[in-house]
Amino acid sequence: AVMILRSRFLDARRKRRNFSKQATEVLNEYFYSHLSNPYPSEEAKEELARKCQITVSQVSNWFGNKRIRFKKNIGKGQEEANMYASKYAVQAAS
Amino acid sequence: GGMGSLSRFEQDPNFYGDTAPQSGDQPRQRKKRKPYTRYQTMVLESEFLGNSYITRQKRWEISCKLQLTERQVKVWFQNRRMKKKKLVERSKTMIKNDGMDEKR
DNA sequence: GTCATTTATCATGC
DNA sequence: GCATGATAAATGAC
Repeated sequence: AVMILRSRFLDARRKRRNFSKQATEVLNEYFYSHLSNPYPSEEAKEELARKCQITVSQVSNWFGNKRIRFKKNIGKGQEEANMYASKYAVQAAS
Repeated sequence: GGMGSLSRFEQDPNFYGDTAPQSGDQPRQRKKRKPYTRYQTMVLESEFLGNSYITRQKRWEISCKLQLTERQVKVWFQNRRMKKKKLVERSKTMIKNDGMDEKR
């Protein structure tokens, strides 16, 4: 019983709030401009966290969710990709 | 960067799942994640309370009692230690910021 | 062993 | 009613 109560307090799912519009914009900008390798380094995560006013863990969560949910959508309503792709040049050099 | 190979991200989305009705093989690899029951979690948490690291002996006992593999029990303790570390860091931040997380 | 991650699931926002 | 953020199992790099 105590265990359950404690976990209720420590479970951040119960007080989650959506990120600000501009924070999401910053994260999407990074994601789609690094679409070939959307794995920000620890330093990059820290900078993103600072820009978005969120924690590094939240940045990691966002990219984890974004990667898996982007893959699941390939071919569907992922025009978002094209939108950002045209907006932010990809650095695909080879 | 000279990455010749694709990153994990660009691999095929189909690893498992619905099985091609292929005759024969094979490495039906990976997964799938299934949440543990409250009883299983309770027993594991109880053991973790006493010791964050489990011995081979107790690992065998618990895996039998809970119908889990020893590997699952081992991984559970690994993940639980990571969770504990995260909670500690969260507590530090909350103290530093004087608990400013309640929404009003 | 730690630890970043993938995946499914949970709990909430709207 | 799904979108979204966080957590719970499971894997793999090191």
